[in-house]
Amino acid sequence: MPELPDVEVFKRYLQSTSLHKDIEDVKICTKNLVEGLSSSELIKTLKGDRFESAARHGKYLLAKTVRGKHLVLHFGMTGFLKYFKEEADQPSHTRLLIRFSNGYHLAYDCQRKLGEIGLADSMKTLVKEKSLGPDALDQEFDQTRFNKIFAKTSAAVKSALMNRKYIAGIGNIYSDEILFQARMYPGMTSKRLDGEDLDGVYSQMHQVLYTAIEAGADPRRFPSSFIIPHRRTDMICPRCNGEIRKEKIGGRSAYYCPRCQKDRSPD
DNA sequence: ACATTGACCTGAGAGC
DNA sequence: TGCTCTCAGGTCAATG
Repeated sequence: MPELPDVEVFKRYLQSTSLHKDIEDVKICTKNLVEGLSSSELIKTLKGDRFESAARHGKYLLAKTVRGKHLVLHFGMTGFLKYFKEEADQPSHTRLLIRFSNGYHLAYDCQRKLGEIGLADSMKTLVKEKSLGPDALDQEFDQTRFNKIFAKTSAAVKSALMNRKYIAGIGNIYSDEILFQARMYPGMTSKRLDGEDLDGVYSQMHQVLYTAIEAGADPRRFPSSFIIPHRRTDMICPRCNGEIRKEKIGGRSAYYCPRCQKDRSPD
């Protein structure tokens, strides 16, 4: 689930539900997801404070408190947030539970425990500490900077898009969608792409991510031109009706249309 | 130095 | 039904 569009949706969710409320209690249900400090330190830090704003970089979500601390949340492969009142509505793999003074709770659920909970001094610190590249939708991440990344790596274009040291926020699903929309074979060697190729991938990166955010990162609301909903269903290309192919590229399953996304690599 | 692989977790779904 | 196997939208340490 959680790639850039999903985390952006979580951020907005947190902003609309959990800001400016006293944090009465904090429970860490799974200790080994907490990184860089002890559970008790984290609890002590948050208790009695309140969130005043939220920010995102790549797949990381930060919630800033009035006292100037930043709760860091990473969602791994299965994480999500839920704001609720009744006990019965608590999600089944809650790893962190925050109770507010209005009686409502914010749960961080992460079934597969591949997520992370922590604290940071600022977004800048976090980005440095995790060696993250620019957020895919950062205004200052322009075409020139984008092109430089691809010019100097011999990795497949899909792997380069997904490498968080190069660009933060793009994972397996959205890299496939971006390359489908750009009509580019995911296994193309990055440094072999010409200017026109890179223009296409760069603009589709924005197009796809913004479109997904607008749809609430819910594949059921994606435009019919998107390939994502087809990978789990009919495996039919929404553009040419040809068959979608699945192939391991850079260790991950890539779904693409061999007719619309031709491999131009020399064999 | 850089790219690729395996390991980390847990659960759903396929195949027998 | 129940077992085993494979795979999943992420990341990092180990490996070549």
